[in-house]
Amino acid sequence: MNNMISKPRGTRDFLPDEMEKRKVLENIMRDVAERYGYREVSTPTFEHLELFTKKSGESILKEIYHFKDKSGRDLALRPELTAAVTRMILEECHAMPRPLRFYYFSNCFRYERPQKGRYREFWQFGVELVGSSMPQADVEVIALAYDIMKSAGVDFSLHVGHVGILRDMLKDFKGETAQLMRLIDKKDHKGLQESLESLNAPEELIEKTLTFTKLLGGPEILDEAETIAGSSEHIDYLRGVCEMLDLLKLDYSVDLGIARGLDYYTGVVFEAYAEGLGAQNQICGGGSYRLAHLFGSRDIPSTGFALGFDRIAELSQFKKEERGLIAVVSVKGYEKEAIKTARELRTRYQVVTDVMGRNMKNQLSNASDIGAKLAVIIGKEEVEQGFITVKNLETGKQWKSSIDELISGYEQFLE
RNA sequence: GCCGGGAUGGGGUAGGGGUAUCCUAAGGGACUGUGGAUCCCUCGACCCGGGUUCGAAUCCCGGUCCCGGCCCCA
Repeated sequence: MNNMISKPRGTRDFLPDEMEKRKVLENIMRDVAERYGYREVSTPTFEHLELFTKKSGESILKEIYHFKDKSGRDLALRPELTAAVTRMILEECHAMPRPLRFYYFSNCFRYERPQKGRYREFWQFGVELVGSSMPQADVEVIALAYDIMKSAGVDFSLHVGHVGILRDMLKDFKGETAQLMRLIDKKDHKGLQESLESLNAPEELIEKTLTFTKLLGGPEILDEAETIAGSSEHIDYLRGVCEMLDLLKLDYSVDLGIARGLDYYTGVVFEAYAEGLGAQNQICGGGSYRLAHLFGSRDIPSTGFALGFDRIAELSQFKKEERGLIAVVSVKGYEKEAIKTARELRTRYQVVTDVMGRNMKNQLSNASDIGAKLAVIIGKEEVEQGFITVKNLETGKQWKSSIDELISGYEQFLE
């Protein structure tokens, strides 16, 4: 056993108990997204490597699973889905009425050091709302993320911000924006200050930037933001978004220090954090972005988010509903009647029969081990007299019955 | 890529240079038409490679994997 091949680093097996829980959660998320009118899409597990390097730069190469196929094409396992969905939309969805409302639930792959809440194969549930640059679009997507996380039974705090305001403040440092945004995203105020100093930023701007990125609270902090950054369409826009979020009674904080590192986020951005996950406490990230130009197309205003499905699954307490398993057990010599009976019962119930050649005693023992509610006993008497014995495995009571009677409902055998 | 802690039957563990412990799960029997209790039996382990040693699960070196953190986080 020692030389057995084990699963690759950072991957996981899911046993039935866990798989059932994940399935319940997955269906809840699908259900909420569909209530908002979103429809599921799926893209290939691997894409041309270029799709991802164009979007995120060559630096992601070290965190991506990439390979050459037999024809020498450079391919990569998808590290996320926004780029792939954007590619799909540009490639296939020209004629569809706008806006597009898509959701996805897919596995993604990143070559990173595994730790709590971080795996090399992980699942993301996400949505993209494509075609609108109205605040209503941001509000819809934020509310959808909120409702999904609520429905999943997770305690989280939602932070909403806007990257446009910061970008305007830092517009004199165009070449360094990405680097500065990264420091802001990390809440590395000291690093940010040093970085700005080394760029010879005016002292006043440094101070403003530091104060601004620390702004966190209710929508009223937008007034403060205006004092610091001056009035702007971005602040007005964010104020409008907040008004609608308040109208929908969402619980959130305005956080002007959200930067989301990447260049393609252009407007409202949001993140959600949960307790109990160690260092990886972010369970949701999203915002509005412009990505199409990277693929040589006219830009389409889009808003989306991705949820860390595995992290939410770890926090979630859901359990699959019991289906009421039935075991058909047989006396030696009556196995054939048992499998026939089982098949008929399967028109309505989840039913198992013995495939181990066990005696009846052990079949019953196994039936209670696997959690069966009822056992159906098939033997000489039953076959000759044309009935079935139904036994309640919790109470031990049993009845003479018929297949039809059992199929009509098993509540009658629950006392 | 970096730092720390780990790895003993399927799961959980004790031991820490010489015989590998216990619990549990699983399979069977006591009981060939009635389960859960009990008793008995069976199955099954020192992560991998090298070194030190008469002898290594134990000590040393290297690796792999796991856990936590750093970096990163599209």
